[in-house]
Amino acid sequence: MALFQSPTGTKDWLPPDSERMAYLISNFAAHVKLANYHLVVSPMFEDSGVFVRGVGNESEVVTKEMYDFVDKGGRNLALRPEGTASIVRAFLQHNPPVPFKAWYVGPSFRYERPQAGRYRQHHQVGIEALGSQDPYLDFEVISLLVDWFSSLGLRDLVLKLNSLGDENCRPEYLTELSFYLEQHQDLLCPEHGKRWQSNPLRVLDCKKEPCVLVKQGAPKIKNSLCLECAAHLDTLVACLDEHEIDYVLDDYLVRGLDYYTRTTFEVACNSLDSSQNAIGGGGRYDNLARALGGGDIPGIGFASGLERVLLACESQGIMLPVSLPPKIFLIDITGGGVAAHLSHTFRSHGLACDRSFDNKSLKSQLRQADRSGAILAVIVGEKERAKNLVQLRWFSVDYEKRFVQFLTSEFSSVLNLTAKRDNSLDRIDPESTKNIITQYGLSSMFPEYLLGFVIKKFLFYTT
RNA sequence: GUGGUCGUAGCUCAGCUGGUUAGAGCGCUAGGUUGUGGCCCUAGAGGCCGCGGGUUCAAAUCCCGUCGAUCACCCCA
Repeated sequence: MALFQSPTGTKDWLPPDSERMAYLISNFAAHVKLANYHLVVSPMFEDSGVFVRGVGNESEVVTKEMYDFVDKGGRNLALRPEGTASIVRAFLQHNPPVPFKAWYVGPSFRYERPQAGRYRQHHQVGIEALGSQDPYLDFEVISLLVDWFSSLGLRDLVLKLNSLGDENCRPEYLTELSFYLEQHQDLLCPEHGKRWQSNPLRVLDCKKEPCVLVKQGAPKIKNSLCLECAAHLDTLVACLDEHEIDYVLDDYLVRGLDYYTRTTFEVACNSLDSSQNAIGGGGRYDNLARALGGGDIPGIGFASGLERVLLACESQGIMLPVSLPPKIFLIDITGGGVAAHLSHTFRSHGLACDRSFDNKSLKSQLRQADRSGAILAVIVGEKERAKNLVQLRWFSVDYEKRFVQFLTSEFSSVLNLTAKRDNSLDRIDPESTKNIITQYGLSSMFPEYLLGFVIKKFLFYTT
């Protein structure tokens, strides 16, 4: 047992999982770039006020889950519990032209008990679009999320959609809801029986039997929406219909961040058995900028938890690509200097290769080469070094055959190209090189100065 | 913050109701005639049995605490 281990709720990402995560990130970046979103990197900690005023001092995320601390200068800071508030803070600080379309990736921190798909440090990708109230922007954001998931191959997803209204209609609804809850407070679950007043909407999110029964008769927000909010939702829904993006209208989709107005949405993955099956979620936050001291800057965005997306892919047998090992492994039994030289040269030509260290035995190095997944070992011993040759050893008969075929059929064109492209190789004349290769056997001994070029060309042809 | 389950080698796990120097498979390292991988054979390294306390002649084993993991609640990605 190591003296130290990663703190509760955090984990180390090692290959191959780390590579799957890297793949998800670059895949996501390419995806949102199609819609002209650009990367914003904001600090992982902010003035606590950014979250208290932004996310909401009533929300659980702020009241009991925030990693806050006082720094050496007496500042009240907090590790970011989510990404949106930071992006809006950055927007207000720099005042870029609108619409401002940003994507981000990075860790978020919440002090809570870890379980399947929930960590104290987790990683999100997300986008935020600021400066427009257009419902077609809602469509763009939601479709980007849904389409990204389907492009990964995920199935069994449910898009839940709701509108929470705005400052015109929500207060009325809340009054109505509170009135209803007050009448039924004795029937609520023990927790909400006393706490429903602080945030009546939260009761709608409760999954306990008593609350579920009560909320069935509760007034629904969709019946209270003002004309503008109703029209906004109608346009969005019609656009989703038109593009055959399936959704479920969910009157109880409230979400725990206080800044949401109008559109809220969430994508749940049914193949995840755990109760943490939301792999992405977001909504519109037309009042957030004002809460952070800015003007009336509307916005909408989503975040998606990478750990959960990876779990979802795993549960559906989706194999995300990991980077392959180099195809070439250098074996040097003269001490290691030749491998240093050859690997340096190979890499300068863009050829990936690996080698062993510590002057291991030939057998040991070959074993390492084979296990590494390489298809070719380039071997140099004293005999080879004396003649400036290397020995090629293919790990499969198939590759060896193809290489011989390649040399015989492509031989003259390879050498012509060599002479044109690289002046340092102009001493190669086709006839004498052919003699050398014939002399040593096509696929075993090989002149060192031809190696990089020919191998590169061969690998290009075979892949 | 509340509750259930579980902590033995890098990994997956044996170790019965307490009883000698704690085991297996996989992985790792090195050998199997002087320079050739994969299969096979041999050997080796690697464990304060999570940590601390208690019961006992004796604890990996029983009891308590603690830390960690895991699952659920709450909430969220």
